[in-house]
Amino acid sequence: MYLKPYSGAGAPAHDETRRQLLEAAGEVFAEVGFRNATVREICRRARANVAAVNYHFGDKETLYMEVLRHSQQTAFAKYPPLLGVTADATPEEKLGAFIRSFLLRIFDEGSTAWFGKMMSREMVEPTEALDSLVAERLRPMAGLLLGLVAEILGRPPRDEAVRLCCFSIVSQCVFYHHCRTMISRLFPEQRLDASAVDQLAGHIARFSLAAIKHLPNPERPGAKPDSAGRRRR
Amino acid sequence: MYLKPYSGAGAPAHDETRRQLLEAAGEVFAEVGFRNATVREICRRARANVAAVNYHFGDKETLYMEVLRHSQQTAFAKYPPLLGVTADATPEEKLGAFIRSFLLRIFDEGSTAWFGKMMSREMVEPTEALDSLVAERLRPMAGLLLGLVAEILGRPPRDEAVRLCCFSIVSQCVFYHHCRTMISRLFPEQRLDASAVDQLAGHIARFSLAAIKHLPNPERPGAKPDSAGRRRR
DNA sequence: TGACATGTCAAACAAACGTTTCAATTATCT
DNA sequence: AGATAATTGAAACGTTTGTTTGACATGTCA
Repeated sequence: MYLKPYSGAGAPAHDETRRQLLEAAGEVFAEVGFRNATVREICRRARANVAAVNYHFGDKETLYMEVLRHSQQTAFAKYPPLLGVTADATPEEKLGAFIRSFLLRIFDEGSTAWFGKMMSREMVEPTEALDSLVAERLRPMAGLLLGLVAEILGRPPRDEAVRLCCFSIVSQCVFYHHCRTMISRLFPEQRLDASAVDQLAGHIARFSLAAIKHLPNPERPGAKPDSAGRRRR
Repeated sequence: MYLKPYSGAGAPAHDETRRQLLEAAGEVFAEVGFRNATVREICRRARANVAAVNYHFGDKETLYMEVLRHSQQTAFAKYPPLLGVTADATPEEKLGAFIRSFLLRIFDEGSTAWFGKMMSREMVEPTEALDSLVAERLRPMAGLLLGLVAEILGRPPRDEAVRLCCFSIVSQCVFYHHCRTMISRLFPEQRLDASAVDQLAGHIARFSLAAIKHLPNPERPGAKPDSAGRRRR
C-alpha cells in the first residue's frame, strides 16, 4: 500500500532522484543480483533516503523490472542485431554481424553492461520481468536468426535442424560471458572483455558456418538411420 | 566458534542426522542456491532441529561445500567423461562419448541432478568451493577434451584454435541446461530433460565434428590474413 | 502570504535470517 | 547402575532485510 506519485495534473519539474535511483539500482542489480541487492545500498549510491525507492517505485521489485526493461532498450539501441551490414548483405555476412553484435551487447562496459549481467542471473533465477523481455526483443531476435540459418541451410525455419543450429550458435555467444568465472580459472590467459569480441566473434562465425555447410545430411535423428552416421552401442 | 563433534575416542554409531542433513541440503541448495536457502528449511526437511546444521557442520557455508563436493563425486562416478567407449576408440568416437556423458551428467534426475544445478549457480555467483572443484575434476576434464580436439584438428593441445574449438563444444553442452528457462519460453515444444539427451548429444557431436573438420585454414587471426577468409569492413 | 501538493528525512517496524545458549535426552563404557 | 560424552530440543540473540510512519522542507498556485 503506497501513494502513487505523479498522480495529479501538476507535472513535477525535477525527477532527479528517480533518475539517480535507476542508475544506482542498475549498478547494484548487475553486480549482485536482485535478491542480494539491498535497498539501502542502492539509496546510498543514489545519495537518497532509504524511503526513496518505495516512494518513487512502490517496491524493490518494480524498481528491478524498470531497470531491466530500460537496460534492454539501451543495449539493443546501441547494438541492434544486424549492426554493420545492410539489407542486401548475404546471409553469411548477416550471421557474422549477428554474432558480433550479440557479443558486443553482452560484453559492453559501463551502463550497457548491466543488461548482460542481469540476463545471466535471469537465466538461473528468472523473475516475472523475463516474460516481457522475451516478448519485446528476444522472440523477434530468435525469429531473425532462424530465418538466417534456414536460408543458409536450405530448409524451412521451423525445421528441427535449423532450430538446433541456432541453439549451437547462440550457445557459443552466451558461453564466454556466462561461464567467464570458469573459463578464467581454467585458462587465465584467455581475454574475456570487449577487446576480445572480434577474436571470439570471428571464431564463432567460422566454426558455425563450417558446421552448417558441412552438416551430415540426415540431421533429423528420427528419419531412417544412416549406417554411416550410426555410432556403436 | 563451535564444538567440533566426533572429537573423542567414542565413535558414535549413527550419524543418521548428518546424512539426512546432507540429503536435505542438496535438495534445497539445488533448488534455490546458497544465499536463498535457509538453514531452517534444510532442517525441516531433514526432520532435525534448527541447531543441527551448526552442530554437525559448523556453519551453513561448510555444509554447502560438503554438499557440492559430494554431488560432484557422485556425478562423475555415475557418468565418467568417456562413458561407453574403450581406450582404443577413435578420437571422434571419444568426442561423441564426451558430449553424451556431459549432457547425461547435468541432465540427470534425482540426487545426481544437484550437481548440474549447483554448478549453474556457481557460474553466476561463484563461492570458494568452486576452486577445489576445478582442481579435482574440471581441470583434468578440460585437458582430456583439449587432447581429443587437438588430435582431430592435427594441432598441438596448447594451440589457440584448439582451445576455441573446445569452448565451442562445451558451450553447446552447458547451454541447454543453463538457458533452459529461456529456451522453453521461446520454444515450448523443445524437450529439455534426460529423454532428450541422445537427440541433443547427436546434434552437438555432428555439428562440432563438421565444424572442426572443415574449419578455414587460418583460424589463427593474427597469422597472415587469407583473402578468402576475409570479411569486408 | 496562505493553502496545498510534492518530496525528503530520521526513526522505527515487523519479519526472517544464521547462530548461540543451555537444559534435557540418549548412547557408551566401566 | 552410575559416570561421562554425544546429541537433541526449545528458546532466544543480534543482525539485516524491505517497508512504513510522521514530522519537516520545498515547490507551486490562489
